[in-house]
Amino acid sequence: MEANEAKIEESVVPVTDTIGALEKEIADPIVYQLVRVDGSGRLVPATQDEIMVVEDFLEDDKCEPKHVPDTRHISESVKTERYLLERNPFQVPEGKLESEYPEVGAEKSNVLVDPVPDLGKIEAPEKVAVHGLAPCSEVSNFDLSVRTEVGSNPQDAPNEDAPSTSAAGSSLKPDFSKLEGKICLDNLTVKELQETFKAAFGRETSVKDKQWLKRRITMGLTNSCDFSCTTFIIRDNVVVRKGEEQICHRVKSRISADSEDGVAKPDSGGSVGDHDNRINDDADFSGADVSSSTFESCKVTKDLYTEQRTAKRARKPTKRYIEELSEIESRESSEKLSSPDKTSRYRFACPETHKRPTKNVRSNARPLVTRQDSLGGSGVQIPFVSRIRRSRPRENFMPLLKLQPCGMDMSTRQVSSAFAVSGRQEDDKINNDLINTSSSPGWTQQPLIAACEEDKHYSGMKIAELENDIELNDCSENNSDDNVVTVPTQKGGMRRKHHRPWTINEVVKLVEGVARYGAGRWSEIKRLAFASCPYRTSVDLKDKWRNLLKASFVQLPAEKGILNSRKQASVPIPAPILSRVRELADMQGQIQPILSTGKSSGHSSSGRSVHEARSGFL
DNA sequence: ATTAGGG
DNA sequence: CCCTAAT
Repeated sequence: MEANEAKIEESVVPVTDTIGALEKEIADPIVYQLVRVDGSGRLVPATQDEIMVVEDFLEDDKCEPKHVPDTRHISESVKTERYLLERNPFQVPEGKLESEYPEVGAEKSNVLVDPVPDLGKIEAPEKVAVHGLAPCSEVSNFDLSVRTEVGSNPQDAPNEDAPSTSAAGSSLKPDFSKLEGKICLDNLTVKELQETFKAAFGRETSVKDKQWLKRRITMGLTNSCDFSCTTFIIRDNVVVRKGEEQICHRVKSRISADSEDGVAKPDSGGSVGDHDNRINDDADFSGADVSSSTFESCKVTKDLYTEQRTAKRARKPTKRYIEELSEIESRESSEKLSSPDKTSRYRFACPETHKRPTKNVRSNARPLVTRQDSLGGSGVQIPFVSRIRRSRPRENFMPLLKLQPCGMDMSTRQVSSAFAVSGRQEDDKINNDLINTSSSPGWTQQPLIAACEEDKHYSGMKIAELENDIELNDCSENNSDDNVVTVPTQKGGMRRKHHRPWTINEVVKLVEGVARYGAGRWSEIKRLAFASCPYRTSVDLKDKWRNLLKASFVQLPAEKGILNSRKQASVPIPAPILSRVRELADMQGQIQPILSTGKSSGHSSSGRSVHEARSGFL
């Protein structure tokens, strides 16, 4: 990969024949060097993130590092540029070129000097384009300047490797002394790769994935100025001395040259000097002869490209994969290296998540602790990543427990326990409200009422204020980890990452909302009662209501046998609530629109009447 | 944009 | 929950 190394050297050393250089470029393995051009035209090493982006972008265009035509891309704003290039191989280049180069003082832009290692894929045209864009001589020239800049720039270091961020500064210093002689990454065992990794990055890694390691190493070294200072370069996944590399190049050049039948080098003989000049002239970006050489280059590339294609392409690990591994890695290293604080923190975090299984189990049978194994494939557990966080334990749990002792039936008990886990005061308010209102109609909730009686005052006062501010209530769930819940979907809008179990609290709010605004006014309810719950769309409310309704009708009959509810495997919605739901269902059809009618219509009205009335209303 | 309903 | 059709 490290074609660049060779390049640098070249600049110092006599670059004897330009053609050779040119060839070399074509034959060289490719290396990504992502840099950004700042306002003053200076080249700033790209951040790991930027690199990632690019990688991602190029992901599909990669093939094996080996046998990759040494093309060097200089493109800015890779995404668009590249796209353009693919579309318009022969045009985009020139125009863009000028405006983009630093000297021109282009605005901040990303420049990708990129002899791509695993590029050379199906996009032959692209390469072609690239060549057109930057005539080899110029390219290499540019490349050199970049190199130099970067190399001397201290900022280059950080750019080296992302996961290393957490590594202790001390051990960060790479130790290339361990990279003696030539190393073929392909032949190394995982362990050896890890060693190499350590040597290269100065930190340990536990990653077992060869691909990843190799990639990381090559990538890292490529971008490492430390390494740049060594006499090694990376080529085809093999770390070799620069000298050897040169030889390689020469050979390859020759070969390719021959195979090209001279087509590859238009100016082969005469323009040698020309090339040299250009190489030494940073400012020479005139697209003058670009076009001419472009075509030839293209041909070469194309052919080479075709050859390479035969090799099977290795799938690059996805960005996410890398990130995750990195994450794990950094955690590991931080655990080792960092102060005990962190460790202890984790220790606390863990138990906490387990402490509240109740909450998770409640309404939906679904365990929802899933986060724990979100790393899935890798088989690694990431229990304490921020994502898991849940609402804090309820402080006022005791007062609620008071309900338990009062000979409640199971259903009631569930209600209270549900309260307990729902966490937060408003829950109480709401729940109590529910209980009161629902009990008032005089349904089958005697036990509950009784149980709550002594608590009435406690809840009662709140009810008053609550009556008017259902909408003001926050969902107890609307805590921070909600952010993570919604995830962008490639094909469509946002998708919820995990099911968000409805808390009784929410259910209550929904029920109350329906009671107030009527079933069907989902957007209203959403706006007023669930304003604080960004998740829970009106559709969600609707769906939930649908479910509740269904559940209520199913469960109500069974409600006689209170113990029944207990038998339910997932006993989500407390019977009282369901009662209320059904009650509302009835009301929806009749009294809901106009309160006055309330009295006449008994709860006797059956589902059918409900539907009728409802349809009439809606 | 909101709703209703099916998947 | 997601998606779609109908309003």
